[in-house]
Amino acid sequence: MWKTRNMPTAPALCCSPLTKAPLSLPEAEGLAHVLKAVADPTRLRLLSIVAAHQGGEACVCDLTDPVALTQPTVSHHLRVLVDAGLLTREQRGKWAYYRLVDGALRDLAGALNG
Amino acid sequence: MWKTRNMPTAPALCCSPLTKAPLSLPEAEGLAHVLKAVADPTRLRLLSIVAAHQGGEACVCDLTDPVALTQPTVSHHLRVLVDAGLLTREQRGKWAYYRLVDGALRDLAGALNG
DNA sequence: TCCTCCCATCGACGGTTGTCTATACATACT
DNA sequence: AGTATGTATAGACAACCGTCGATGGGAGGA
Repeated sequence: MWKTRNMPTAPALCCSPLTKAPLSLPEAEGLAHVLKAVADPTRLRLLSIVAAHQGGEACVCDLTDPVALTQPTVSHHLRVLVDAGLLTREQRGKWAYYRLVDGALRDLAGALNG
Repeated sequence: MWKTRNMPTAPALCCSPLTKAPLSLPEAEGLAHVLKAVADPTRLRLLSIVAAHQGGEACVCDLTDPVALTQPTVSHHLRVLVDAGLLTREQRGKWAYYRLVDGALRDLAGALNG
């Protein structure tokens, strides 16, 4: 499971055919929560920048410039992504390094196309 | 704003590795637009209900009861899904039949996990 | 110790969204 | 023509969201 500081609120995401049987309300809410995190242009760009960045990780200072937003705004978006279980945060010295959670995007995609 | 019905505003969705190279702003906006349509519990349930319904299609009157919302609200959500290119709408007599766009969810999933 | 740098949180603001009621439109049936 | 039924649209409202500036807090370096 995920073992970052705060337990991500992301649900299991598993085993939802979506196209085979109607989703229950809790299932739909859980899936929508993760999708909401990704359904924003800035957060999509942050995900791709972090993934493509050297070493597969990036600190906030690496991200503010590419997305042309203020540091608090970037921090806010990163927090949303961490809460959704898509990113992990690791503090090293003064810097906070963000990294893609392995398989998270694959699981999300799998929940969509069944 | 966004165009009228039957003219999906959904972009190509194609060829975005997402994890390999940073997304451009227009790419991210296009993808986010489709994801926003799916990032809602009610719309997720509507998608799954339509897909699982007999014949792969359903009219509005089939949908209001399962999601426990008023008819205008359901109509609104269906319009969002049609605009995103995920559903098609076909009028037959008094009824409007909604159906999943073939491959739309698969393409969306593909845009996520690269 | 003091200062600088990196980052998170707070409070506020305008814009968007999900839902409702009321209404208009269109198609069938009598 | 008139009526009933299935949908879409309009308008309104509360809640949420993305963004900012200001502030606080921790980690290093002089």
